[in-house]
Amino acid sequence: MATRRSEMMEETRGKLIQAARKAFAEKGYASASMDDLTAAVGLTRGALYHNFGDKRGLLQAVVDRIDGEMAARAQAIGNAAGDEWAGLLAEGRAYIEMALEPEVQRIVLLDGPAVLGDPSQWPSQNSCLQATIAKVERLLAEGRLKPVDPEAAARLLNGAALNAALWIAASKEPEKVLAKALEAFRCLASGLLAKPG
Amino acid sequence: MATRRSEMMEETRGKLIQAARKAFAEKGYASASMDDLTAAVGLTRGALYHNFGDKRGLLQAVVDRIDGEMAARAQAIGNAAGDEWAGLLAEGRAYIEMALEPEVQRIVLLDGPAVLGDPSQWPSQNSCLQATIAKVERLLAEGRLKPVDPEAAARLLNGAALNAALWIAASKEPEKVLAKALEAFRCLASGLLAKPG
DNA sequence: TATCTCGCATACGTGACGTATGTCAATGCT
DNA sequence: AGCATTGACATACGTCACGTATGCGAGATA
Repeated sequence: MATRRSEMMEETRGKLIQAARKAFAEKGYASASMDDLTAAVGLTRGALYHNFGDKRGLLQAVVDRIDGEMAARAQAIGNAAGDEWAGLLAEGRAYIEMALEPEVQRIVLLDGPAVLGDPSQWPSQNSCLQATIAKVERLLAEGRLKPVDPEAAARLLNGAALNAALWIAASKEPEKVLAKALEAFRCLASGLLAKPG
Repeated sequence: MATRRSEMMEETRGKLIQAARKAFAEKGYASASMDDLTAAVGLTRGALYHNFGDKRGLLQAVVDRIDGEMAARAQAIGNAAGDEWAGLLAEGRAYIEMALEPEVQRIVLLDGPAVLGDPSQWPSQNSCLQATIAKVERLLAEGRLKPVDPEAAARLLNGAALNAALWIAASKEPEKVLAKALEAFRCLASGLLAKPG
């Protein structure tokens, strides 16, 4: 009872996305076998091609889900800080820390762009970027920043944070490197301030 | 005459690298067929696997070559500017502009990291990064920067520039966006200065 | 109850990678 | 000079994964 077909469908999609998330993170997109992946949740490739069209479609779905989760976390952290400027820095830190998770790195930062193309064109609209842009615009309205294009500033900040994350992830002393990176990030970001803080 | 075997070898390697450069740039790493690629220069896969081991080896060789060219250009531009700080900014601009070339974008920035792993671990040592680090260290020695870790600063600067390039490349008005990005880049970079310029 | 729909399994074709084997020219030794 | 050896490259094959076409069974519909 109550197991309607659409609910079955949703459950199947969920199971496939979850399995793909694991497989893509562990083996990488190219080396992940669709046969293994689907068998891991008791299905076959038929279900996959029925629900997602092709392998890329599945990756897109996985990326959308992860991106959504990241946006939620970033927004929560940004809103937690009372001060807007502190919020921006906290968001940068959060972004760096999220990008430290192997799953995020492999799927969203490496295979995602290579397979799906430029992240800023994704349906999920690079939610983190949107959040950062919003924060920069609010700071601009308060007159606390030099006159600068909000999108440009947000993109460069995110880019800096991203590279910091990749650096930290590859390093042997993540904590030390994290400290250095955060310090440098604060320095760079302070270049945006109208009056140096 | 004088066609010694080592010279033949070098010529073969060169032809393969050149063909791969074209194929990888146009079709992407995954979709580039080794059969087509080698046939385009009158060879077969045999030559390829003999010279480069596997498909990844060929990509590595291509990346190394492009990376080397980029480093040479960046160094030339950096040295051309008399002032160190101006040199750093010029280098950032050069990096952004180089990353605008589709070949660089596709091969070095997208497929490269996805297939070969973290760029900073590449044999070519991410030559651009090394150049930037050197410049930052010189500026530090001159006391013109806040005390900051040179590698951290260089990595974040490069990351910002990289994201700027990807943004510009995906945009419909590259010139306008380039201007915005460069302005934002100057702002961010000025955050490193000991006394705001 | 008969039929229709639809979610999914199964079987097949295609294309690409990597390897094992063969061939031919250039070099070294006697 | 004549023969053996090395090494660069071609060729043929095995394997594997993707995507498609077809088939089946359960629930919806009348």
